[in-house]
Amino acid sequence: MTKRKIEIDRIKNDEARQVCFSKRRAGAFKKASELYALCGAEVAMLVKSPAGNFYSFGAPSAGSVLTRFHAATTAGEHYSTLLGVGMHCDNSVTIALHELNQQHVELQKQLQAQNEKMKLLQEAAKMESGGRVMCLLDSKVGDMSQEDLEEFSIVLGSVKGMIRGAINRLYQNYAMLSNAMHVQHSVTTTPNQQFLLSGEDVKPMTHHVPSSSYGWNTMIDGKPNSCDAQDVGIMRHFPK
Amino acid sequence: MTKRKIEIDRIKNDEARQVCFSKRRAGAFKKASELYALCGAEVAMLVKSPAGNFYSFGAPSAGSVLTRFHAATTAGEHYSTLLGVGMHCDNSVTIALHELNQQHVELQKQLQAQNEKMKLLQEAAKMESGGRVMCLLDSKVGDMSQEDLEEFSIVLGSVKGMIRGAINRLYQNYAMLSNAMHVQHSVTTTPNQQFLLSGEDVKPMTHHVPSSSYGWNTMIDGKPNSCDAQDVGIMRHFPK
DNA sequence: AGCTATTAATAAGT
DNA sequence: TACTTATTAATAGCT
Repeated sequence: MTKRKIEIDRIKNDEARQVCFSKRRAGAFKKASELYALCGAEVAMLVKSPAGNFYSFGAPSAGSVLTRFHAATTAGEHYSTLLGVGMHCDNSVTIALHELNQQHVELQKQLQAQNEKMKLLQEAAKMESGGRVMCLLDSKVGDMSQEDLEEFSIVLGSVKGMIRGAINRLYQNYAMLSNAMHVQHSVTTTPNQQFLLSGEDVKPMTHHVPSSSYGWNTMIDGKPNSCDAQDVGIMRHFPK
Repeated sequence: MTKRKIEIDRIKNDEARQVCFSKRRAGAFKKASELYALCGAEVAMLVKSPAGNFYSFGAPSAGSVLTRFHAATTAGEHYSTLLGVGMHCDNSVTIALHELNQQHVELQKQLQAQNEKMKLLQEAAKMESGGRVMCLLDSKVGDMSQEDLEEFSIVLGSVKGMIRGAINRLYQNYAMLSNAMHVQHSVTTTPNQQFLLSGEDVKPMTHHVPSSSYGWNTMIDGKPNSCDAQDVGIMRHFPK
């Protein structure tokens, strides 16, 4: 549709196809967002790239909550999540369900495992003077602001800073989730792999998301590229 | 986008908005189909009109997607009963969603439980840091699972690494639970009726859009009605 | 990632 | 709801 008219048929050149995909995915999501903005229609769109990556757009969606949640999920250097909007079902949705389902099964397994580890950690933290314990920290975690914690952990680069910041952030995000639970609806599905952090770092969960024109947030290669005060939709990417 | 430039903002006039919706829905579906045709991306798009009607588009056709879905869902015992229906996608997906929902309800409960534990952990951390130190665990080897033992053995001698691992797992847990929660919520917020469409209630879209010109398939009474060689997509309308 | 020459989408009008 | 047309919007091919 441009410098030359093209046939709507599979683009054979790999690179060209990838480029086209990126452009058109953005265009399609924009169209979807406009459908919502102009007509008030709820829209959910799921796209799985030829490479296997998952993208989605949804409107309306959990604006502020998702923005925060978005920040949280990107902490693992990957973005996740998917659209809002009441879902209905058609064959096409099975694409999404397929992904959802796979994760779900996996989630259950991991949840169980996590429960055990969580318990371990909890107990360990409590019995501070146990056996070969390690003691760190000497100030009050509770009195520090989020910013302070982050800066502190960065500057210190020590275990104690890291632990302090990480725990605090975890706690804060759990708190946010609690709030979120009572408000917004959105579907999220994430390949488990993306949460498998390197093991080296606990990354900060705060990210600010700028705004501008369409009313959705987008993630492009890890960078938030978001829009509009209406904070209406979400566009996401699910890397493998 | 045309005779006059328009602001992307809600169209106030009811009739104009409806007209716009019809045109743009068709346009958006076409974009979606092209994304599939050109790039081979799988696409699912759901639209709920301001009037409450449901429309959907999906590519590739139900067959292949359903097949994959079936394979995936029947893998786990939880889903063994999901797609017994086979042919009837809507039903299958309905059932699947119901299952997913049930499980996510459960996951949500567990998330809350985890949240409580998290708070405990946080409290413990606060108290200790306030007192002087925050102490972290060390291994009560006897109490550890095989998995933990293996991991701990790797980082043996590096308490720092061990803690990082623990915190990372906490984070992972948080992220996964977050996702689980969101999935659950979205599914729950969908009115049941929307899923419970019988085959006869499903009207083909052929009257509205000449699928042959776009290369998608329409579904008529559950059967694919392919309009071109590509066997590309499905576009549907779900009247109230 | 940007930049145009073109084609495609579509707001109004009928 | 359908067709026409004047414009704007999207984007294919290049860099």
